[in-house]
Amino acid sequence: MAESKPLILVVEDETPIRRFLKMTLVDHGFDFAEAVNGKEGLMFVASRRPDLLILDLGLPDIDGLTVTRELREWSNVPIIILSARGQEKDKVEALDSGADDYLTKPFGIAELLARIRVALRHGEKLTQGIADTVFVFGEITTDLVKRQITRGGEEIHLTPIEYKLLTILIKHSGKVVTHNLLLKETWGAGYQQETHYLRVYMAQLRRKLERDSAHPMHLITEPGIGYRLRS
Amino acid sequence: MAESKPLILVVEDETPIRRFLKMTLVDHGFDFAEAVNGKEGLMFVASRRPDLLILDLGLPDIDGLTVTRELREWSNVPIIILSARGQEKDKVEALDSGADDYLTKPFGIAELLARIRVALRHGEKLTQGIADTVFVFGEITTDLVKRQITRGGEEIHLTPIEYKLLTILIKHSGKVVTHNLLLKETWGAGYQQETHYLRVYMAQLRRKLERDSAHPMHLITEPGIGYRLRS
DNA sequence: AATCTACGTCAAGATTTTGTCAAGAAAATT
DNA sequence: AATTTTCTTGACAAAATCTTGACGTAGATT
Repeated sequence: MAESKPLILVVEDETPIRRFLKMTLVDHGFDFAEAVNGKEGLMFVASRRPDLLILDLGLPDIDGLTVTRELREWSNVPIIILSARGQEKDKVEALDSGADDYLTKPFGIAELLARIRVALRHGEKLTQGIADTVFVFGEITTDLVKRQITRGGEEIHLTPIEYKLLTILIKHSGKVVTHNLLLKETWGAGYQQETHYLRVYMAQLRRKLERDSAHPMHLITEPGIGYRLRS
Repeated sequence: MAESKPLILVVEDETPIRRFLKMTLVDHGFDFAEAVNGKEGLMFVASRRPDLLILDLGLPDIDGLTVTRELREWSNVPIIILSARGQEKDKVEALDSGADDYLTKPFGIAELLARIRVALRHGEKLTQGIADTVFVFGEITTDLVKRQITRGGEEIHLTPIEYKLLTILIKHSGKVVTHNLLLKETWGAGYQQETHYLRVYMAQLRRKLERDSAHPMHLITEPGIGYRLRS
């Protein structure tokens, strides 16, 4: 990435716009890749790790906002949203979902390019997200893209909160994650005293993931501090 | 910054807008600071290191673009530009000068706040760096990020107080740390006579960390003064 | 040798923190 | 509207940690 041309992935279902973006981007010295729907986009990011994502909000399969949120669970790739809708609440929602910028159609090419440069500037300094979207510990395999957990081939169903907690622990794999952080990330600020929630959910995760939940090998308690994922 | 409120500096010469921003920002849980011209703004950033800069382009002394460029020579504090001019070339120029975002007046409060959150998100991730946090003495390895102690590869479990004491000793590695300081840092003021606590916990640390706890190689007693970590 | 002082050792409660279970409320799905 | 799933909450058990006191040790002082 440092020396070669930055790779930009455009996720856009309308062919004319995609063509136009391709022309413009290639013209200005970027490597171009395209996806016509959300699922394709997610998989592309997982496998090819582009330097920037240009994402249309109105996709045929998954909503652009959902794509953004799912991506943010394991990737820090800069995201610029393109949308026909210019309502303030649309922008706020997109930005709060994890997007880095939001442009309303029609937009100027020069501005788009400038905002791309800004986003790439950020991307350089950012730490990439999780190294691999498939994370393995013990007999457990987690696929962050498919959102699928398996244990010895058997699929394990996790509730949204269980899944969220697990992904946080994976993101900090090996490190101790404080009660505070887990609570804030999962329930939001204002729940930082509810450590009882953590006890209940860690118990459930252990029951689902650990061979012997009374003597966990991976979901480790650090009394007084938090929890830790050991692989 | 991690725990306290983010500090936002507003550089804006028009009093009504400044007042309005102050109200809005304080209302939404930010620390607010202000400067009425570019020179003041630059000096403030240099001395107080705000987490974010909101910068009006039309300043009485230095041009906002110039402020941005000068700032970028020694700081990467996120900058959001506010401007009455919405021409594309103005935006491009500002963004290419080093600004992170550009809003045209009049702007919506909700959008501004959302873009502030984006910028702060970037700022956070920039600083989280590579700090070498592994400290080694003898056969003991301490990783202060993972909060993990190993002895010859074996994981050693420390209780919160044990860990706290050890980190204090590491922070002052080689030097003598007084009873007083250890007690104050660990139990808080008001426990500075309870030196017995230290004896109990230093004994426990030695039992866990030293090869022969009766003849410690690293956790050294300085009679009458305190303790010292020798590596 | 006796005494004193500062520190080390050990272990028994007391206290705090964590784990477990289950029932009812809330939310999502059908 | 009914059903299923998920979340929240409380009571209680279990475990880990902290506090406390009794006693031991070593060296210095008399």
